[in-house]
Amino acid sequence: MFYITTAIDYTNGAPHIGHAYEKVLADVITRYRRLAGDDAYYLTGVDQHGQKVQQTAEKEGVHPATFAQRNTKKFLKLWEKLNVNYDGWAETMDERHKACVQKILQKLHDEGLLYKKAYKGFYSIRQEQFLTDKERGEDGEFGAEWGEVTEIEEENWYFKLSDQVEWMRGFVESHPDFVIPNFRHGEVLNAIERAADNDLCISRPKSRLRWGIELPFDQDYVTYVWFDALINYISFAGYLAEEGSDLPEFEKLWPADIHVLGKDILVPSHSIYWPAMLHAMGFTDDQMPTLLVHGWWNIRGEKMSKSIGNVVDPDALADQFGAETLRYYLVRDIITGKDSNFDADRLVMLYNTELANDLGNLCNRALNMSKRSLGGVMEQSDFDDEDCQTLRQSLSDATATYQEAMNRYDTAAALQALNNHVSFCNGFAERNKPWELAKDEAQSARLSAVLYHMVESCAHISVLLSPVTPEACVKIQNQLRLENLTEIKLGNLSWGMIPNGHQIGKPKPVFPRIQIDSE
RNA sequence: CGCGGGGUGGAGCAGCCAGGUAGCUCGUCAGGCUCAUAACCUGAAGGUCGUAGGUUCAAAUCCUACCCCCGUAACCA
Repeated sequence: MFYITTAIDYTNGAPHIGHAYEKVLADVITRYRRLAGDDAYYLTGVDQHGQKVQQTAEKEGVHPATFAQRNTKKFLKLWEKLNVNYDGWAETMDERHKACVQKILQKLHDEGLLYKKAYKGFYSIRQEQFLTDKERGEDGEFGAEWGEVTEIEEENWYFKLSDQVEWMRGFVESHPDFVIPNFRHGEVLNAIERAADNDLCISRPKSRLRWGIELPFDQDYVTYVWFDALINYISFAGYLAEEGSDLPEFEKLWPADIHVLGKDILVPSHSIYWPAMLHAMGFTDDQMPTLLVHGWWNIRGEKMSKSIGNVVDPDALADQFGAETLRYYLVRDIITGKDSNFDADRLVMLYNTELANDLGNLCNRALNMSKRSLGGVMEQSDFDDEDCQTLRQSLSDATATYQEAMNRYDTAAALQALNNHVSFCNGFAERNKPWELAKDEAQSARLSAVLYHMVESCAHISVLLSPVTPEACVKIQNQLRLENLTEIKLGNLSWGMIPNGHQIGKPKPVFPRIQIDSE
């Protein structure tokens, strides 16, 4: 079973384009794995606890649960709109999750891996954290970004992270594929050294934070983010689940084939704390997940942020250009792992050229000519020549490149490979001029072959592209009257999907051009 | 400061890990075609691959130094 998760989104606001990217990327990967013949399970969800949710809820005069649920709905609505097809939905308020977290905490406590300690220091209320001298500015004072800073002393619970450091170092050094892409690897190794000194504070006193999961062995505290949010990856996979819960069977899912997450939460949380937690719980090296770390969508070279006011709303974009246009753009115009600039003009450009002009037009012209000159009856004619052979080679090359790229999550390269073949087909049409062949009775065998090659290519592309634009691909398959392609696996995709004598349907543009208003 | 990412024809990017004639998309210019969504095809112009050294028969790619841009406080993938 291919088990894939995303980071869970914090329910303190509305989703933005980065949230959408991560979920669409994971959705595309999931659909691809199924196409490749794997069973797949896709878990995503929301992180609902914590100080910010509590504060904002108080400000609005509602219960934190009410507030969190309200924002949760925004995410749910967006995933539905974008056709993000998850199998499991993780909400940290869920009682099953709470029970799992508490069992884990109790177990670690019983084994002596947690301890309580008093700490005196300067605390930033806004940041929910104690500050060290590193946070002091050049003048020795804490900057305005920390808000109100007060010196307090309080007791908290700690996880013996330092016990795990040696194992961590060995694990990461011996597992270069733990983090994808590999250029992040050194960053993780550095971070381990930096993390070596301090244990991990995992609690907050209820006097400061009530909105969380209570420590089972100390009712005065709730657990803080790490032992709550991160655990969703296993709690919702059925780890330590009660009899009769409708969660999956943990043994079938774990370890996660990939956790999809943004570069900002790689260190320390996902690459240090999470494996350390798992190892402390008794998970072995073989039971560690792999991290797929994606980059950010910037806006004109600047980081997207609410204060600059350049936040891109995926909901509005989907309404304006269509959900599948947005899906295509999000996995096409960024190299998985790197940053990219979000640009609505490029979104329109890529859609218009690659989907409308190239693929859409290819389908349309191929079907139209077949309808017009062959009555829509596709024949596997005896005619063959070098150009036809080259087309078949082009398709098989494109398919191989596509698979190789998708297997390493490089969606941009995979889509480029498909587009290469589409361009080849358009050139093939220009060279063979089926519209002229149709005028000459003596060329009928060649005409059938030329059109068959073009239409068969459309059929293959409709399968290969389906993880990205599933609905449009079904439309193509419907026009081809090849509804069985919807269920096909990659292993069964071979030349000749169109049976001899097959009657195709009526062509209709699947990717209508987006008209840009000239200003 | 430290840490991380990046500097490749007008724009946006790939190539760098495993050195061997500089590649893709858009844009521009010139042709062609008319089956098709004013779509398609062909050709051309345009780059000292941030700078300076080094290693090598050979460097965008490896090494060293330096310059520049972005992130590294909040919202936040």
